[in-house]
Amino acid sequence: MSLTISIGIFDDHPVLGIGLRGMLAPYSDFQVNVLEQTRESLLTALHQQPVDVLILDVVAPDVEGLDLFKEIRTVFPDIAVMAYTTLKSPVLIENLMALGVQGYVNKRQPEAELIEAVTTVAAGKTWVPKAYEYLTKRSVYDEVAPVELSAREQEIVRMILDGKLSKEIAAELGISQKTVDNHRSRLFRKLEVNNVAELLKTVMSLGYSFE
Amino acid sequence: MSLTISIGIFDDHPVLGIGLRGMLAPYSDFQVNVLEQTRESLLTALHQQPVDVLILDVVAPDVEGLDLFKEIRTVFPDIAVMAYTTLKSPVLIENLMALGVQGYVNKRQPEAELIEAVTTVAAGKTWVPKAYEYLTKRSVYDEVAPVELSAREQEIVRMILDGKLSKEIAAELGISQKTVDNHRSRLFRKLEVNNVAELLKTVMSLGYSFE
DNA sequence: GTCGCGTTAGGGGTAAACACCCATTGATGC
DNA sequence: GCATCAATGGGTGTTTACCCCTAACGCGAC
Repeated sequence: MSLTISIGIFDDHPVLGIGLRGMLAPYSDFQVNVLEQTRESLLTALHQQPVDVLILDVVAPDVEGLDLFKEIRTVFPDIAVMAYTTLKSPVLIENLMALGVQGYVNKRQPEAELIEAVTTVAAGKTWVPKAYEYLTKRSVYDEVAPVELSAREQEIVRMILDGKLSKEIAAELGISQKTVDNHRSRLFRKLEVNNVAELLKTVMSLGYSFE
Repeated sequence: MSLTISIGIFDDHPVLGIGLRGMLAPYSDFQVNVLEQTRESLLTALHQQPVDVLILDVVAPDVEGLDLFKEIRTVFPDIAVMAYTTLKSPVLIENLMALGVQGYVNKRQPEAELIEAVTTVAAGKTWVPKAYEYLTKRSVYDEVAPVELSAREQEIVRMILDGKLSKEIAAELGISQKTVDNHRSRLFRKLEVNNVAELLKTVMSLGYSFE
């Protein structure tokens, strides 16, 4: 393909956008047309200026989990999306794959890998680091349903990870402590964790951000 | 000062280094001479090529807490160090200040702020965002001793945050579970937290990284 | 309509976390 | 030589987390 490939970049860290543009600049095939830091501005920009490949930081302060990715998948089904994040949990990558992301690159990887990934994705193919390829091989009979959290569950998870006691959460939400405890148990079972520390790791790997 | 200012950059994400260099490039006063991704290579590079200002990501996989910063403070007392991180906890900034960092900038801030900060720090002054200036004002009679964790405590914190039970930690370290429980309690008191979730947030704000 | 599911709430249990007390050893420092 | 402190381990509690079960209600899907 000899046409210029239009690139969009979403990352809440400005320096990342500059770095990415700097990495892509030497390649005349690429043209960075969209570079946004918030969900709102990204969606607006994409409506005005279509792109072929979107490099997306799946974790940002104003985004719940992988919601932004799902939204883009729905609204702009033709954009190839590349997840670009500092996280590297297999569960996250598995979820991204199950949801239909075209590529995954870790921010810690060297420049060359990013270029290779963007090129591959722009050509209509899928790109994952060799180490994670096995995650794409499991299919059909193995059908991993991506884990989804309901609104209430998301709310409670955030409060748990905020260090709040079941008692406090119950008071804040105006429901019984027993209900909170039940949500808690169901969350633990659903996410296959046994304590708050594991919960945090798993939830982060589902694309939620915390500070 | 009309001389060229020599800049060093430490960040475990290559794209960050490129972004930073791109940000600083338009300013002829600055010259990026050192750009490293690991503790070892950074120390080696600094020995060969001195810099005036070091832009330091205080959180990296091969660094425990603020140890790298402390080391540089000791080995290269003349280098002005600017903390550049995605974290923004007051406790972290307080600790950095108490340890003698010259500047703090959050990665989410726009380009202009970084330039201003580097310029200020290079001129021998201290730079903190206005919102955090109050942290530098408290002194003398308020004497905040930076929280330090002993080697054993660091080890146990990591295992707790890894989701391990006291029982498991005891077995792994070959000590009594009671000892682990005591360490645990002392850690909680020392860091003024009440549960694992708060522990994680506080420990991260002390510059420890987790995945 | 009825099926599924999210949300609510209870009973009743065990295991773990967490708090506050104590004492002993060994290394390090003034 | 004495004070300090990290690391060890014990006693003895209370509180919270977490598990498994049942069940009711409302709501949207088919």
